[in-house]
Amino acid sequence: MAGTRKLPTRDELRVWRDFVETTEALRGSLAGRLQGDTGLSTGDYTVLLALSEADGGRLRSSDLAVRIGWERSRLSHHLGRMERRGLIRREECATDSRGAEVVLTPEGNDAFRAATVPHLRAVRELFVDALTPAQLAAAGEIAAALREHLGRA
Amino acid sequence: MAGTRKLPTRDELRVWRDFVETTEALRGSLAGRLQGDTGLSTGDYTVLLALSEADGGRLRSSDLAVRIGWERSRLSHHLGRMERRGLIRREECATDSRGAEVVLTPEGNDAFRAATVPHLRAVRELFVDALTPAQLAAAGEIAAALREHLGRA
DNA sequence: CCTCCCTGATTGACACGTCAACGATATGAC
DNA sequence: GTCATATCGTTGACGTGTCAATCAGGGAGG
Repeated sequence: MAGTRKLPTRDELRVWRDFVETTEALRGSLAGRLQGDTGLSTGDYTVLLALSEADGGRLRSSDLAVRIGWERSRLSHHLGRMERRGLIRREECATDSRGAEVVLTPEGNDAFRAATVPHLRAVRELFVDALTPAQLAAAGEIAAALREHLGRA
Repeated sequence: MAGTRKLPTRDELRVWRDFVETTEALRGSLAGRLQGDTGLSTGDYTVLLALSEADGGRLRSSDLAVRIGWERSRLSHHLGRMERRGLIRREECATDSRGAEVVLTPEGNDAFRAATVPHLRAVRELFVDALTPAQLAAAGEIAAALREHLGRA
């Protein structure tokens, strides 16, 4: 074998392309539904979900970034857009003057609560209902395997 | 049952989140490698691949858009960026004065040829090698099921 | 106290994607 | 030939994501 790392076969490549294109289309479809039903982007939803689960609907910006797995600059940009729309507010942090606290506004809370059922329904319709129970389980295992492999690289 | 469309269970939702987050991370990882190894984005690669497979390395803009499944405006913006970098050229179309032909430049061809092996290797390492043969097959079936379901909705 | 360094968060520049509007040309009905 | 309509491609506005730079405030060691 002379130490070669082989390239993917034609079939493997086809699976890869199908997989990527389909997951992208799925994500787009979900995002479009969420946007259409509720006026929120998936990013908005992610942020609002984390805030609504937090004590007092408020979190340190950094903690929020960790919880949702975003880079800080991404979060900062996104919070700027959400603040302009009144979904969240930023306050100074009492215990660390560098810090900022992100606070869920009543409007943000309303928007989130109005969005959750339609969003979950869409997840069911577009993802869960598309797969057999065995396929759903396999999807979970595939995700785990990919993630574990990614973690090593 | 009273006609209710149930929401996803906790387990189904967990699979969904794992699946989305992992595929997103995978896509990001691949894109980062391609960018680092070759200076191309995945969009660049897609366009260059289609052009390099076309007769004479040239395609009508609309045909190119259809082949790679992009909206025309997306393609137009992307071609503008690629043209600035000398990867492609736009020429007027002889048979239809509205049209434009996209032409692969020598630089674009070189960039693509230099990119293909590293990119395929990355696909193998990050995707194919992460999965057992059974999981790979399941991934293909899952993609097919999702796509077919999406097509109906 | 005063460096030096680390961390929290923001900013600016830029790539990328979508949507809606637009200008120009083709095309078919008449 | 003329006009309505459809198609081709571009553009502008804006949301989104990454990277590198920046600024301000902690905190440990002298």
